[in-house]
This record gives sequence, structure tokens and C-alpha cells, in this order.
Amino acid sequence: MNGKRLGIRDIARLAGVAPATVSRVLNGQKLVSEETRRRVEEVIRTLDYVPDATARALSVRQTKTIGTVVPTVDNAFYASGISAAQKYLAANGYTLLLATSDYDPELEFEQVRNLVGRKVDALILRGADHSPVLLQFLAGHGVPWVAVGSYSPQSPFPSVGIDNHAAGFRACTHLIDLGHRRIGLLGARTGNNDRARGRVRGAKDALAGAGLPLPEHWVFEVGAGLDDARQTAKALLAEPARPTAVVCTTDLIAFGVVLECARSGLSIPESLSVIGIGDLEWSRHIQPALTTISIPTKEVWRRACDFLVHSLAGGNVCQHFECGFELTVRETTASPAIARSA
Amino acid sequence: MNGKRLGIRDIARLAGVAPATVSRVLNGQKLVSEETRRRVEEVIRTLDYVPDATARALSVRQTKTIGTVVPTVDNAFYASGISAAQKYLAANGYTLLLATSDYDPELEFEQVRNLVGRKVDALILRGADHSPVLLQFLAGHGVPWVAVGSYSPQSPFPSVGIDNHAAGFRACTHLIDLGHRRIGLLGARTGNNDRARGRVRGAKDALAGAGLPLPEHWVFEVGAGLDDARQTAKALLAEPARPTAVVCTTDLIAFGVVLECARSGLSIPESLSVIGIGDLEWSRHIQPALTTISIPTKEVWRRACDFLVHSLAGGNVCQHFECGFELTVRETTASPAIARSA
DNA sequence: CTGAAAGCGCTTACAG
DNA sequence: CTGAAAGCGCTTACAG
Repeated sequence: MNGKRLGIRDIARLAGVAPATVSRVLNGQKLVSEETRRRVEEVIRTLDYVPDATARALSVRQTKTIGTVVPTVDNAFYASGISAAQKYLAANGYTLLLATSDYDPELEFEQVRNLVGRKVDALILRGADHSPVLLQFLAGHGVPWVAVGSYSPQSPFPSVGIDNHAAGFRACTHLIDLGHRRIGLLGARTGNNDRARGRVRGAKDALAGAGLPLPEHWVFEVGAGLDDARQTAKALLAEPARPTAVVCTTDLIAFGVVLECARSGLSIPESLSVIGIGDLEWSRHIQPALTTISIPTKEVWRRACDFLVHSLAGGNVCQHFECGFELTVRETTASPAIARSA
Repeated sequence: MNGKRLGIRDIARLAGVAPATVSRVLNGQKLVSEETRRRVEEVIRTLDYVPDATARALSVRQTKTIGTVVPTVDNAFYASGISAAQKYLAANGYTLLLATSDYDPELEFEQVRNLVGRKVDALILRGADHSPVLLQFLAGHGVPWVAVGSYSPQSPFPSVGIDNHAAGFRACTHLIDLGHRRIGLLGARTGNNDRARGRVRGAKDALAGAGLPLPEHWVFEVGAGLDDARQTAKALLAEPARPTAVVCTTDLIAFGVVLECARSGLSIPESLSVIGIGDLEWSRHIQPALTTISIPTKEVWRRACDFLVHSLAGGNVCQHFECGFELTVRETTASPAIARSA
């Protein structure tokens, strides 16, 4: 269209007012006469002027942007959270700055550093389990942040999520209630991951509470990704003395077990009961449909954003929010009695 | 830590140099003496100073940020692309600004407007099928962009992706080659979506080329989402005179058919052959494993980013890049003869 | 090799 | 209600 980029000064000139006035109508301030406002808006519209948000950011010291770093978005669980967050933020005038860490704490820090340099108004981080130096960095730079995924009322930092210990406990209890006595445990890596740790502990506590043993060879630590899950499932199935049921720390892990059983002709739940945690979209579509602990992931992220948006606006918001979860019984769990009669 | 935010001036003062010098070491310019550089870096390190990227952006007129707007990230297909893009960009000093449109062109425009206001250096948009006013807006503001997902050599704008017509053609041809004569077509909505349109036309052309009819009631237009796919699949199965095979424009749609057949006890491929396009992670895990056209989605996005990064750096890059696809035969397609003998 | 100064495009007291 | 001026935190010719 025209030679160089349009600025607020151009609009001002064409509307016959001062830049300050244009700025006022841009920001919807009341102290502008109806007539002036109309004139300015007219010029803005005809020229298709879009104010430079980076310049504004420099002036007002806020970018209206929230950063987040997740391990990967290539995983239904994170994708769903990211999606919900993005929508909520967009609806509130914010934009999501996305970074991924590939499960690497070093990379996570680097990404946080980058995001902070880009002056995000706040950060959403997975879990409350971060290195002291990261925490100190955030504090030193005065960047607000919220831990998403685990409800950590004892943490000095805001958090929103479920009680992971309770979720692991509930999942395991379901199996125990069905009559299982030989229960295995497939958990995500617990290093640097308070959510996985909470779930694993919850399941173990349930077992201990019921006086059930948990032999070393019935607990597996599984990597991220469906292929890792299948790998582990294969190892489990190779066990000569198999458990009659397994609690999986995530649905993805449970998928691996279900898929691997199908591959080796082992019928679920007759030969093995499996329960997951998460309730992804595929959980109800897979055959047999997965019994799991349903986590309102989208709500969790939405609330995390909500917390940030409100506290950035100066509101006084509750620091910790616990989201509920519930047991969703589908087709992968049954009483071990079924196995005998089968 | 300290009272107010650290600025380049603080570093300069503490290092006993001018802000310009600090700027020079920050940007790795050669024209700084070793000793000065070391001194400045020392101060930066001890104070954990992170330069303000928004201020820099205002000065150098580039934000080192790339925006993208996709329908949703809550879909394995997009999630995978976004993920690849984010990684590639991060590795090259860029950050991804993510926006979603929920399949709404109006919202897409609004998001583009927002991203442009945030001064993204360039944009990645899905497909080449955009409204003239959007195109004009982008041109007027001088924002470079690349269409991702379809190879459109005739388009005046850069594109990277596969030849969707050819993909649809190939999928349908596979079915024809197996001996099918009654072939249905389940396609994603084609409005505002050149990729879906290309695939549908490709399949139709293959049918026409083989002299096969395509009755009205064998073609379905299906909404986004797995549930929509199952809905459509249900309608298909209810048809009294069913086709013996269907080509699905996306794997997600094919999943719907596979899942719905399982639910109603229809065996695949004996009673129905189904082929998808995409090859998502689940395609090889689902039972039976899906025959499909494999698209290197991550590579497509990586190349789109690569194009942008290089052309922003002033390089002369090829405007259109075609990615290859290939037929991956798994378990959901077979000759119709099998049905008779079954 | 290093510094002083102007400028990037906005916003916001401060006057009027 | 409106404008002139200073400032946000960097970078970059221009001098030296």
C-alpha cells in the first residue's frame, strides 16, 4: 500500500490531533470527545492501522502475553491443556507464548530464561517440582507463575490441579475393591515430576493400607511416548508370575498395556485388569474402553490462566485450587474371579 | 533480589563502560576488546541480567518471533506440526506465537490481526485458501507468510506441503487396484480448506478415470473431531447398499469408521476396506492397524519454518516445496474377494 | 575499540 | 477535552 509502516503519528496527523489523543481512543479512554473519537477511528479504519504492541509493551511494562513450557505438545494430554489455555487467554486479550522442553530440565530453564527476556507477564509451568535456581531466577526477576497439574497447598507458589496422591490411591483402591490381590504398578518417570511421584505413592499407600505386597518386579518405570509404554507392557507380560491387575500412572501407559495385550492375544479384563489416570479422548474409543481416573485437564489449565489473569489485574485470588477427579469405570477392569471362570 | 528491574544502563555503570558497549557484547559483536568483554560478561552473569527483548525488538524492528494460527492444537495432526515447528524455531532463536481459530475464518483473521500487531516477523498459515481481504491485509502490512499443508506452485505465496490431489488419487487408486468397484468417500469439510478439497477431487478423479460411479449417498462430508467421524460412520453403515470400501480424507475420519465397525461387529477389512490420509501415531496402534497415505507432517512444518528463517535472513529460498507422501498398507484394506469367501 | 546521542512507536503525567 | 514532552530499554550510525 504505502511506503513505510504506519505509526500513531501518521494517524494523528491525518486526523488533525495529537498522538496522545490517538493513543487515548486506541485505549478506549473516556476522556475524548465523541466527535474527535469518531474522526480518529475513521482514519484508523480506512488505513487499516494496527498499533505496535511491542512499543506499547515497552511503555506500559506489560506484554499481555503468558508463557508456558511443557515437555512437548505432541501428546494428547499437553495438547489438550495448551489448547484450553490458548483459548482462554485469547478471550482475555492475552497471547500464549509456547516453548517445549522435551522433558529436559536444562532446556526448560533455557526456555524460561528466553520467555522472561521476552517479558511475558507470567508463566505457567508443569508441576511444582523445579530446581532452586530456577525458582530463584523467577523470584529475582519478579515473574509470577503458577504450577499446573498438581494441587500443592503446602507450596509457597500458586498451584492448580488435582491431588495426585489421591488419584493414585483411588485408582489402586478400585482394583483392590474388585478383589485383586496381585497388583502391579506402571509409573511415569518420577524424577523432576511431582505428579508422577504423587500418583505412584498414592497407589503404593493403597496397597500398603490393604496389606498387599508389591514385589520389585511388578513395578516399572516407563518413558514418555506410546512406544515406550508398549515396550514396558511387553516386559510385564513376559513376567512368569504376572499380577492380575495393573495401575498405570497415565492413560498413555495404559494404552500401551491394552495394545500389547491385544497383540499377544491376552484378553482384558479377563486375564488382566488395567486402569489408567487421565481420561484422554482415546480412552473411551479404544477397545476395550479404558477404565480410568478422569482428570478435567482443560479446566485445570483454564483455571491456571484464570488465576494469572485475575492476579495480574490486581485481584486477590486464592493461591491454590484443587480440581476434582473421578473414577470412570469402563471395560478394562473386572473382578479376578472372571479370570477363573473364563 | 534488588529493588527495580535491571537495565543495560545498570550493567554499563557497574562494568564501567557505556551502554553501547554492553549492547555490543550482548550481540556478540567483534569490535570489543577481550578485556572489556570479559568484564561486562562477568557483571551480566553475577547479576543474572536478561536483556529486554521487547526493547530490542522495537529498536531493530524484528521480534524473532513467528506466529501461527491453526484450527486447534487439540488434534494429533496439528499438535505434531506445532511441536515440530516450535522445536525448529527455538533451535534457531525464534519463539512461536500460537493462536487458534476453531475452524472459524473470522476468528482466524482476528488472530492474524493480533499477531501482526505483536509484530511477528512472519506467519505460518494453514493452506493457501484465504480470503482476499486477509491476503490484502498481510500484503499491506508487509508480513511474510507461508502456507503449510499444501504444495501450491501456482500460488503467488510461498507454500510447503504435499500434493493433496495426488494423495487423494493415490488412496483411491489403492482401493481400485485391490478390485473394489463400490467405493465411498468420506471427506472433511471442503469450505475454506484447499487441502480437503484437493484430496476429495483426487479421489473423485481416480474413480472417474476408472469409470466407476460415485452415487450421491456414498459421499459424506464430515465435521472435525473423532465423535463427528463416528457419527458419519454410523450413517454410512446404515446405508442399505453399502460400498465395499471407503477412502477417508483424514486418518481421524478413518478412525471413526474403524471404531464404529468394531462397535457394530462389522469386520474390517472383510466387510469393508478403509484407507485414510495422514498416518498419525494412532494409525499403527489401532486394531486393525490403518492403511493410509503417510504424510511427513513434522517435516512439512520444519521446512516451512526453515523457509521463513532463511528468507528472513535475506536468503533466496525456493518459494514452493513439495513434500512426498507414500502409501502405507496395513490391515484395513483387502481385496473385496475376501468378503465373498468370508 | 569506545562513547554520546538520537531514535524505535507507543503512553502518561503534567499543563492548559 | 487536548497537546507537548519525557520516558520505556534497547541499538546504531557518527565521532573520536
